[in-house]
Amino acid sequence: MKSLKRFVFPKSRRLNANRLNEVYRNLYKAFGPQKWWPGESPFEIMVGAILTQNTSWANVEKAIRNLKQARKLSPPAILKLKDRKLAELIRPSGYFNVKAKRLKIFVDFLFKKFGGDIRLMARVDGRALRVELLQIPGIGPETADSILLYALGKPFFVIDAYTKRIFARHRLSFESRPTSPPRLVDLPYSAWQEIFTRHFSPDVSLYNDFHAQIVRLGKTYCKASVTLCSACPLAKYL
DNA sequence: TGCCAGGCCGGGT
DNA sequence: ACCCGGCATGGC
Repeated sequence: MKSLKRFVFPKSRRLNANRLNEVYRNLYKAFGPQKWWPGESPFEIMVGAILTQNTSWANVEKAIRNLKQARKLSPPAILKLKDRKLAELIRPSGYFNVKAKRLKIFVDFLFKKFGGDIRLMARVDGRALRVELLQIPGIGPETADSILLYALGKPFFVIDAYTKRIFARHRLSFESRPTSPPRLVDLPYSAWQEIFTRHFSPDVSLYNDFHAQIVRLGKTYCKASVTLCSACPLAKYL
């Protein structure tokens, strides 16, 4: 998040449980329930989580459509596919060579660990599973948490570019006390995540919809190059 | 036309 | 511990 570094907090507003609840209520009231993740099965969600790395969802949809049409959207099918062929199918999602490898490595993990059975994977303790996911090349914190939350229903809050940008632009920070000179806010993933977990008890439904609302807001009102304030449900915080 | 999108990795300081 | 270039398509 290079762009974030331009946003310095002169005086940040302390985020607490009340403020976070307030933000969520504003988003929910504006957009209604988001019904995430947009995918029909846990495995499709996992694939989507990898394919959407730094990529617009519209492009990922094309790639997933290709996989479905080729009857390749399953762990065994991807396991058998050549990297070359898989890359071809997911071409629209961008970085297709990298992502083809990542998908294969992830599916290898599924078979080695769970015989390719997602239901077995879902039984594992979330924290232990997160550690294992993060050891897989190509799975970083956001992808891991997306898989845990949206595919497996485990309470891990997902932080993404929109989350950082939206909260930074609205000067909703979580510095414990103001610093002088003001700090840059490109804090590590874990620090951003901590704020949500510190103020909310683990709640899969809330974590699910809150992150979805953030993305919804980001796509409409908080793109990297432009912030639209008219009709933005969080405009009052600016 | 150029910038951006629901990151992550590896090499360099 | 940070910082950066690379990875690549499709939409506006």
